[in-house]
Amino acid sequence: MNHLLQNLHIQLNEKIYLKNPSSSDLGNRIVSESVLMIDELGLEQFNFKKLATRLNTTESSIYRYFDNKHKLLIYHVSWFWTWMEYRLVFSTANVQDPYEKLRLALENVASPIEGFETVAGINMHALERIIVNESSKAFLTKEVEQENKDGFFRAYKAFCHRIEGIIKQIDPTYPYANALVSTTVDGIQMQKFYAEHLPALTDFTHIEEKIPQMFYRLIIQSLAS
Amino acid sequence: MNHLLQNLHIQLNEKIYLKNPSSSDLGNRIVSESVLMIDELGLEQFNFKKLATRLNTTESSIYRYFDNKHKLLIYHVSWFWTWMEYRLVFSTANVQDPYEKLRLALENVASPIEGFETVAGINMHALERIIVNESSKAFLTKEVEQENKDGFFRAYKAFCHRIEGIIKQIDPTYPYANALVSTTVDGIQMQKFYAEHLPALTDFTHIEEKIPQMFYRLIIQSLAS
DNA sequence: GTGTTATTGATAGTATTACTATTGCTTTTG
DNA sequence: CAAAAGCAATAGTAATACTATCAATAACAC
Repeated sequence: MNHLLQNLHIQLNEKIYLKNPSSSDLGNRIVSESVLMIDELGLEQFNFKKLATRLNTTESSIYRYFDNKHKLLIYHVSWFWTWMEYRLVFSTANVQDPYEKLRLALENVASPIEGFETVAGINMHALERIIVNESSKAFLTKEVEQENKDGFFRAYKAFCHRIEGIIKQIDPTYPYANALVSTTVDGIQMQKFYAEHLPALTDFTHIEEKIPQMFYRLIIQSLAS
Repeated sequence: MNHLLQNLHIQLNEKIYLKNPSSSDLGNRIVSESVLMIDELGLEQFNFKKLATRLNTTESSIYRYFDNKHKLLIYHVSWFWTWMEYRLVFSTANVQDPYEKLRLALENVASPIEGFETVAGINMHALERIIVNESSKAFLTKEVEQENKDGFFRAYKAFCHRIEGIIKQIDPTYPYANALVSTTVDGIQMQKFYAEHLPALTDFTHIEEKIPQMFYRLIIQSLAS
């Protein structure tokens, strides 16, 4: 099954890029190398000039693929959640019990890499850190509503919608399923960040299995059992 | 009591600024006007040149108070949570029941303005939106650990610590009190953002009273009652 | 094997941003 | 009245975030 997912080709909303990066060698290198650089430098210090130098190409060549680094971030975030949705669907396909499905889903959110170090040339550890550290900057902007209309956040919403489906299986009457899911998925990322950098705001010391456990209990105790 | 809080002078960590903005007229105008401008333009489009123009002053005059706009954001965020902590302490001072304390605390987080349109010249509605839209950018940086050592996030941690105290009153054995509090406080902000801009990720349509209710139930159902 | 197209490289240039430095005027304070 | 603090004015730099044009090459079609 790992093998199946490894070869999966992820197709994203075409408005995110100017030219599909998966259509050429340089495009693929832009995507995989920028993941490493954004992880290393942080989004603020990362720019297309530095990326061009590292790829032995020019700024203008990169601008042919992406309008700016914000769009490139949207690309990475969308790619990640699309991938996570595939992974979730595969790993829960044969699971009937919705409680077990939920448990698996939260484990996937907390530890998205397990068994997939690199996928399509992308370093998944670096990408995971980008999701934790940078992904909220993708939508915390003044352009969020226009970009939402353009479908830039479809992947994340689709992923959350899957988990909402599981929750509805457990308790179809719970009135705040969407809010509960987004709080949980965002919250797990945040706890990972705090565990690493601001320990006073969490009780976890590593990205350990206890994070999804805490959220699992939080959820099922809120649902009618 | 409102009157008391209105005249409160909030003293922040001195490392945040180069020169205390509350010590001069220009300093106060920098703080109050930048709240409006960051709210209007968003942090990305905001800069010291635009602020200088609006204040009929020069960029260099503003640079005497703050190193850069990131520090100014940290100032606003710290000021906000310091203010929120005072407000919390005052509004729960005479409340004995920890459940009622928690309920009040979450209401304050969800609706921080109620009765305080402007405090010390600051438009609290604009500042609240800054907290929702921009505050996570204050710590999602590569410098987070150094800035944490410098005490830049003390105000937020102190606020969370107060709520943690309430939770410990209700259930001293709950092992994830810190994580539960940060998840809740962050989560309430996020639900406000989603309600406004990404409705698919929430169930709330306005910043209504149901947001703190949802989190209140989430918490008490997780604690041993 | 010639013509066409896609892809990239090379070069150059602009507007804006994020600062820093210095000087001198004005207001406050001791 | 002198000293200090506060602010304005001016000038400048390095980096950023792009845009435009044209040449070179490789791939592919006929």
